[in-house]
Amino acid sequence: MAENDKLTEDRIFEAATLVFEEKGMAGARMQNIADRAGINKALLHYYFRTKDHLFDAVFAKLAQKMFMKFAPIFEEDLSLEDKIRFFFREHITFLQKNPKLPGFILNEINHNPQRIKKLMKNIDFRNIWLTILEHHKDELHKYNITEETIPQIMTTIASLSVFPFAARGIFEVVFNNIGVDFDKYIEERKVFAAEFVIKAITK
Amino acid sequence: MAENDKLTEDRIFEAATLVFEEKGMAGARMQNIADRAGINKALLHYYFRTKDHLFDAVFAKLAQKMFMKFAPIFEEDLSLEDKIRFFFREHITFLQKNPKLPGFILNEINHNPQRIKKLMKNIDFRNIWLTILEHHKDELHKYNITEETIPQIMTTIASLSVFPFAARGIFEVVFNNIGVDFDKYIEERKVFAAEFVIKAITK
DNA sequence: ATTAGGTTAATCTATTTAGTTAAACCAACA
DNA sequence: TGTTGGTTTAACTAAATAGATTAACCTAAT
Repeated sequence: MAENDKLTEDRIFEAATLVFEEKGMAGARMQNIADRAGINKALLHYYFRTKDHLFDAVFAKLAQKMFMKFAPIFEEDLSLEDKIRFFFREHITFLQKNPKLPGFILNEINHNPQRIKKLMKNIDFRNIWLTILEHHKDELHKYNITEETIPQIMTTIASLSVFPFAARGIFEVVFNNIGVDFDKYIEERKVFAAEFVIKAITK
Repeated sequence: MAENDKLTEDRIFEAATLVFEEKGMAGARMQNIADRAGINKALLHYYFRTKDHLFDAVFAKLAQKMFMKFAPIFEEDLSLEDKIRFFFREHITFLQKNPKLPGFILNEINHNPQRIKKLMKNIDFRNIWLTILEHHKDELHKYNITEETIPQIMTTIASLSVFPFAARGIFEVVFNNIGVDFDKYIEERKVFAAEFVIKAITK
């Protein structure tokens, strides 16, 4: 039954996602994944032969999910400022729904750097930001942006969006101490980060 | 021999630091730590009874090392702008010497949140930033800073300094693609991040 | 010279874990 | 009705690993 197949495979996949996100590759247990999927270990290995197979599948999907969220910004037909606003709004909203993604991906990349190299080998980043430059060349003179600062600005934008989720465990301890709610902080960050960046790059 | 003792214990500690930073608690092996320390497993357990003991010791020390680097900024007698410059210069320089620290700490906190809660239970963050506010109250009207935006600004500063190291594995793939050198990028970031933040908070 | 304590070597135990196997079960279906 | 294939059960293997043990070794202090 192809449909039944898909159901079980998906349930395994979802269970594996939860466990891997929570414990990481090294800390995850196949038995734990089987339990969460409501099946037994034998069936788990029937669908995904090895732990590595399963992990690779989960990691590839989640990494794509994460990085694909950076893509739409290159397609939208907006002013540079609105693109920045658009990005923070969309990306942080996405991370609100997938709060464990950043920590998981960073962790696994730090423990196994070539996994990400394989996944990103295809992408031509040089071409991507040449496209952006071209697309916004008319308005660029309005901003404090040079070719040299572009990597700084791009990574700054990524940092502001992703880091609070990766460091959530620390932030929450501090916030708890000074009476700040993490969820509210995140909600406010969508606008704060955008305006912060725009202010910083405006001449 | 108390001195000899210290030597061996330190060698174990350094080896454990390397292995834990690289593999994480779950992925680390006692045999590996013993090998790197140039001793055998028996002696390893002679000094630190269990893996947990050893890990707790290493984690506590590294976490303190990390967070203590945030402290001096509250003591220096500088203008707010110079404090921001001072912080990025000092903190990023520190991370250049300990590049794996952020990834390690974030990873372990995400896998075991209450470890950090125990460690930071003592610190009174509310009092700390009340002190800052008091200390700079005369110049604060020059900036776009309200009580409400302080958490946003503080976490922004932390993000800009720490995230590039936590996400180094990803950054390097992208940089490699567009001909940017990570070390040079980091060196430039000390000044870029400071001026970026100052520009953003200036009215 | 004797002793105490750091150190090694080698072996052993107990546990956890990934992965396998084989027989039986059961629902759909042709 | 009989076959197919997803599924379970339960037992198993093989390897990895944390930790303990014991006897012997070596060196510095008493």
